[in-house]
Amino acid sequence: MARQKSEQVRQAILDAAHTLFTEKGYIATTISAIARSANTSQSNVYVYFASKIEIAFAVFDPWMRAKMIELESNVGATRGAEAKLEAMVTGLLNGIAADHSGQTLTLVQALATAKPTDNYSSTLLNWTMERLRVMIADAVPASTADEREALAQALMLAFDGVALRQNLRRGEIQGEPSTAAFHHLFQPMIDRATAKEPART
Amino acid sequence: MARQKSEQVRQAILDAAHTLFTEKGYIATTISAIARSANTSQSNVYVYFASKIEIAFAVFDPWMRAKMIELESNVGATRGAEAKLEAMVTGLLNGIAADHSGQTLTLVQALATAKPTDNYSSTLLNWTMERLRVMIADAVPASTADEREALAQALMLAFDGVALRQNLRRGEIQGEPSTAAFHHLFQPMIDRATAKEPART
DNA sequence: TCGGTAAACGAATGACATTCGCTATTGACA
DNA sequence: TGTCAATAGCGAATGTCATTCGTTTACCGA
Repeated sequence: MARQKSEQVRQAILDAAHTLFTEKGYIATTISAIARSANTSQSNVYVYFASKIEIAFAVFDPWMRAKMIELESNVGATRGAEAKLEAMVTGLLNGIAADHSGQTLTLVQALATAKPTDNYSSTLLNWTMERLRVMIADAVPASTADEREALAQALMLAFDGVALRQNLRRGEIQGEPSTAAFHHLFQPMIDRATAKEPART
Repeated sequence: MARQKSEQVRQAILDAAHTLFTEKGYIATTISAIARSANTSQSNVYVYFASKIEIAFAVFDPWMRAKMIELESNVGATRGAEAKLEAMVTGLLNGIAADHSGQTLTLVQALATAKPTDNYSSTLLNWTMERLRVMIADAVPASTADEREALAQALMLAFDGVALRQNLRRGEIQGEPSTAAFHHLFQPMIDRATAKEPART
């Protein structure tokens, strides 16, 4: 047939983008800089990716999945419903959403600047929500599906909120995100569960 | 001294910006379009505002304050701790954050694209948080200052999260933001309060 | 070895926010 | 009432991007 796309070039572009997004954020990173850092030309980047935003998602997706899997593993290793939930909330909001590597800043900037025509699939969002539901179910098996859904949604909203605030880094106001408040979210569920069957671990 | 800035021109710029931001969002609105719509020149806009983002804040600030004052009045007119809190959460998340006039989209886009050098004062954020604290205190006088602070912070995070999601208008997933979950946040506080003194209104 | 496809590239293009150099107004003061 | 200096207002740059175009190779199957 013809010449084939090189997996190496693709990876070089992703690596360069990852580094630059981390250093300067999505908006301040130029295609030109990505190309230079990946040792290729600006225009060749478009052979591998349709747009700048597509690169952002290609970088963010695996990062986010890895973080979530790590979190799930931590939560799984924690004992006790309350401790599990606390680990989940803290890990999600203080760990992932507020991470200092700049990945969530990239996500927020990409989402905020996305044109309506950039349609990005909600696959990652759905996947993340499912991980949260599973974690909640693991921590409190007695919870209802509705409860898990509502809590997962609330957490995702807070996730986005924390990520957005990252960009203001005004230092003021923002110490740790108020995960404390979110622990209250789970309290009724925990109370109800432990009332039925005493804590086992 | 010299020639003075005209309040009319300033207002014309703000009005034009307000309309255009509402129609197309912050990013898709150009200074050139604002100037044209305000019947002045592109460069003259910079006599009145230092940057595009400054215009965005000048438009958003009064809009947000008006919405919050309206909300506070609604909450004040509601009777009963639980009903007050529900009115507050629903009004804030479903009403203001998810509004269809595009103002919060403007805020999110402006914040996400703000350069670190654009320093925007956190006056509005502080003011909004204070309104929330006051509303919570009004609804549940027995609450502690720490509780009110944590809940206000959680609500502001959710506010930003909802505002950010607006831009994805994927229709899917997002029906109403899951305010239901947030009502749980307040339950322990309400229970504690009503245990001490029976509901009065 | 040959031919065609598509990767790769350098040079446009087209949008923008923001700045520059100049002109025209105007408000305080003589 | 006239003068003049500060500055509103303007049209034309500037500079920075993402994205596209026209060519030129390099590769793969035959």
